[in-house]
Amino acid sequence: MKIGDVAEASGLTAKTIRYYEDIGLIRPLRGENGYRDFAGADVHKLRFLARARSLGFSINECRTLLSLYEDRSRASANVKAVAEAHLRRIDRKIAELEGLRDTLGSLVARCHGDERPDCPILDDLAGPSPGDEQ
Amino acid sequence: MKIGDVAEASGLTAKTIRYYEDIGLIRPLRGENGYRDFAGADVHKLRFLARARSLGFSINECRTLLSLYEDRSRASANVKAVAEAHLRRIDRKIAELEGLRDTLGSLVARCHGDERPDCPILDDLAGPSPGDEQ
DNA sequence: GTAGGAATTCCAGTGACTGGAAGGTCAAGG
DNA sequence: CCTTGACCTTCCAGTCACTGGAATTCCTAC
Repeated sequence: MKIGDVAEASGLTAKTIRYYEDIGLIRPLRGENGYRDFAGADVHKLRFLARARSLGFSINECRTLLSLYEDRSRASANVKAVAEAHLRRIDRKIAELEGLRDTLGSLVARCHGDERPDCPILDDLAGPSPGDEQ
Repeated sequence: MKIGDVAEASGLTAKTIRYYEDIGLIRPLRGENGYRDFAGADVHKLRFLARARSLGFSINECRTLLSLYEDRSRASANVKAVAEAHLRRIDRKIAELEGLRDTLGSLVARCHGDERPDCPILDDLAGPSPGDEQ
């Protein structure tokens, strides 16, 4: 199977697949002509990677997950630990973004948004006015 | 004022401040010895930038916001438009992360996480089993 | 033989810094 | 006067996960 077909089958681009080979996530064979020749297992791995990436796992986490996947005797606890760490990261990121949304939302709400220069958003960014005490 | 003091005063690192000069966000003067010599206005700008960055605005948005801030006759509508675009981006990102959290959360919940190899998380990543129809 | 499409490699760029090396400047202490 | 140490300078490389593009080769069809 050539890289174009594999791209089609996995939902990744040919560029990305070459990159994954570069960093050692896959090791496709090579044909006489130098073209990569992907086996079914390679395609399966790439689909695995595509799914894991779409869930937000980093490349290194993907590497770990792949090796756990290929270790028939792994403990599910190891997998769960990776997923839970990622889940906590997602939760922290959501909390952070919600904080930003609240702050920014209230500034936007207070900005009349017309042709006048007066603007609470810029006032906030600029910090306390030079004349303000404390 | 030297870069170390400005770093202290703005909450940015010296590295970051040099970088901001590199990309043209600030233009501090130079002393005889080649050291940067920051004026009060530079410090004010850097605090503005630190605040805007902490609200998640990109460097380019910060550039726009700074120029609006320095344009005494700007319309607040322009500022509001930048902030609203950012707010929408934050909302989209939150929605995306919530989707990930839901998917990943349910996988984690279904994984018993013990010493056995059976794992719904890896099963999901691996996609439909080869034997499954449809 | 020629056109095209698809494959190959390699280099550079993205965003916003961060780390580190190699060297210059300055104030205090011996 | 010399050293020490803290601070400053520049420049280059690395981060993460690709993405774009150039130059070249390969295969297939007409």
